[in-house]
Amino acid sequence: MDEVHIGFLLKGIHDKLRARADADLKDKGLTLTQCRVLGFLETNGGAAAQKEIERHLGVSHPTVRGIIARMEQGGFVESRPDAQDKRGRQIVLTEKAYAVGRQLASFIPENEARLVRTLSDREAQTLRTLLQRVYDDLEAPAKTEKGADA
Amino acid sequence: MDEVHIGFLLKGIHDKLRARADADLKDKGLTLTQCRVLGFLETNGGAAAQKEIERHLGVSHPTVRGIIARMEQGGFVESRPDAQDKRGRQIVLTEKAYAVGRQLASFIPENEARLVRTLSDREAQTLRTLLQRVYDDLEAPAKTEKGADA
DNA sequence: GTATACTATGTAGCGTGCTACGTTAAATGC
DNA sequence: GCATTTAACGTAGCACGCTACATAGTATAC
Repeated sequence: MDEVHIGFLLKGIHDKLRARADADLKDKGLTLTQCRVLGFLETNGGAAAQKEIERHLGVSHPTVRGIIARMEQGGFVESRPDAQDKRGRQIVLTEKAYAVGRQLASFIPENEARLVRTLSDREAQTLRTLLQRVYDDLEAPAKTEKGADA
Repeated sequence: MDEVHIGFLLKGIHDKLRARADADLKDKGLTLTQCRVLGFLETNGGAAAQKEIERHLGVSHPTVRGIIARMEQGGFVESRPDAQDKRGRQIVLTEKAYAVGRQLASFIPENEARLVRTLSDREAQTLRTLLQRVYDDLEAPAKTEKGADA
């Protein structure tokens, strides 16, 4: 009868996914979010401005600030003021982070595969496409239901 | 080229959905999660054990404890020990909660509709079905990739 | 060059998740 | 009946989201 809300499913999946990933990463001293930051920095040449991390994760700057502070405490990154733009702050990977990163290269893909293990390749692709459309719509909050803008 | 991870999309959608809903509910003094609890209690005859709320939300008991404590502070629920089972605690809706509940009856469905507004009915149904399968698989962590159990 | 606006970061305070550990009451074994 | 196990709840402490507000540096207007 009454269908489960998509929003509720989304939340449930995300909660469990994160809890499981965080548990898997615990012995490395990292969390799933921190792992994403580490991966981003690696593909970005080992350093990035705090602002770039903020854009990549799609979260607010105080959230990034907290994540970086904890990663710094864990010895995974160092942060130093940007010489060019004194407002900015460069976040740089440490050697320790590179070492752990090598062990973690397959972690995100494996997690992803495990998430959709009950779906066929075709179904997983469909799911990705539908989610992408929902996401893109949320990203562009300018136009409301009524269509046009000012 | 490289495809966006489903887990990442899920997180992004959930974050934005919650932030938007919480902002919409702010003037009522409620959050999305609290609104879900309110709705659950309404359909449950106005009261439930803390444990039942925990099962409904699919979160840990300390999390429920915090949510109920804040709802109690807001005057939406009262909690009293269960006469039958003295371990238990009954959470009961207040008159204020019923009044707000009447104004909020359409909130969750509207939010749900807004979430999938770019999808056709058929696509939304497909999305729901796929998410449900992923969710159900996560709910049953007994069997690993290798299939059988002991 | 100075006033204004914008941009990047910092801090405070809160809501909602979690695990780990403790307490009390009920159920179960014997 | 009494010991053990299980179940429900409580507290502490942490991670990560957010908004609101503050600060400092850059860019723009004039």
